Amino acid sequence: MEVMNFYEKVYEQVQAIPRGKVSTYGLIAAKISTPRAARAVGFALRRLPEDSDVPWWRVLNKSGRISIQNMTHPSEEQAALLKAEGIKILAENSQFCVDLGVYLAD
DNA sequence: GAGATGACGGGCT
DNA sequence: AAGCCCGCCATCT
Repeated sequence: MEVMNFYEKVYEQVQAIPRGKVSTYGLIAAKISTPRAARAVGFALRRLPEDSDVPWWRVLNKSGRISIQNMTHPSEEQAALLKAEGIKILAENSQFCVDLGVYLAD
């Protein structure tokens, strides 16, 4: 097997999240054998090119909330994308939130 | 090569 | 129990 760099591993795992489900930065990190690299996972996703086919919107933080504060991809956009997949978006004191107990992928 | 950064998370208060 | 603090890791400057 060809050696994959960190970004590639992250992207591969995110691609594996089925439609209508979500995952977390920490879980993605754990799946690529670097359980403490959750922060780096976020960095990798931030560096995603616009035209990428990686479903970045399915990745949330450990609390099921949207961590993004990006200008090009505001949290409203991410919430809309999740909603479009049938995921119920809860409003937790003016913050978008997803019930991980229901939507978290394995 | 050293110091800074960030779409995180766990532990302690 | 909601937040603050600090350690982690790959990258960036």
